[in-house]
Amino acid sequence: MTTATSPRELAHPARDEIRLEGVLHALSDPMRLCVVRELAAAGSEVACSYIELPVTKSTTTHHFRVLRESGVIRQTYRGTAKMNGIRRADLDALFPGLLDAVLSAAESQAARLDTA
Amino acid sequence: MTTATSPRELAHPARDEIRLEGVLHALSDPMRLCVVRELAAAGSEVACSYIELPVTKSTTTHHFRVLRESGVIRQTYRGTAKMNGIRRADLDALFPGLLDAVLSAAESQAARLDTA
DNA sequence: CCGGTCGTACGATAACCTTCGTAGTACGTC
DNA sequence: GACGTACTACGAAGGTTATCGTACGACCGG
Repeated sequence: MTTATSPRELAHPARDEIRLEGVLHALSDPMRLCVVRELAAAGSEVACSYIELPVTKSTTTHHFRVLRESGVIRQTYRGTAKMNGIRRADLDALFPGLLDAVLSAAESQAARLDTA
Repeated sequence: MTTATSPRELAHPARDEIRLEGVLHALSDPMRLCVVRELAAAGSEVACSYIELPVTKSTTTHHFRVLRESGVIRQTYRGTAKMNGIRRADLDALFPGLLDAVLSAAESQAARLDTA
């Protein structure tokens, strides 16, 4: 018996509700940019715990929520895990080239800072 | 006679000091995104007062400073005016395609929201 | 049913960000 | 030199954000 409300469905913005400013803000945090890079590298959907961040679990939950509510990722429950995937189709349709530009920029900057 | 310190030169980050997160954060504010769009549309350098924002002058100064310190724009004094221009060469070299993707995304979103 | 794992909710805190108003500095013009 | 314009500096209020700790709910395996 659950406590009457068990919201097993997560709220996502529709495609036409996604705002450029919100996406840019979501990606402007180092933690979240790291998450998006790993999700893009993984290609398919991965669990929250798959991505290790140097923060506590509650903070991780917070960042995933910001990414979901800004429309960058889609989250679905699968058993005890929560799977995360980039909304590439929506983002590419709304902002062509933006996600790829950010991802390659992040990669080249990471390489630049590593070998510095 | 100035009061001993007259910083007529403004501090700008060097090209290799520009961080992707900082640029994304600078562009994630509606006011600043508006400024960048107008600067890009103008092409050449324009004065601060050329761009009208629905905020006071001190707030405008603040936003221009954020844009400058993140490396998005370059500011130079010219007499009583301060000229502003996008650092397109630096941004394109560091993050190829990013600025254009953001600008076209902002334009298409503005069109989408206008005709809604 | 019990335990373990995964993730959430809530409260708290400290830092940050946006905005403003006021006062002040630099520059060109008269 | 005096005045007006353009922008800045500083301080403050208000809201938002990032982070944590603790306690809790959902699910799977024995």
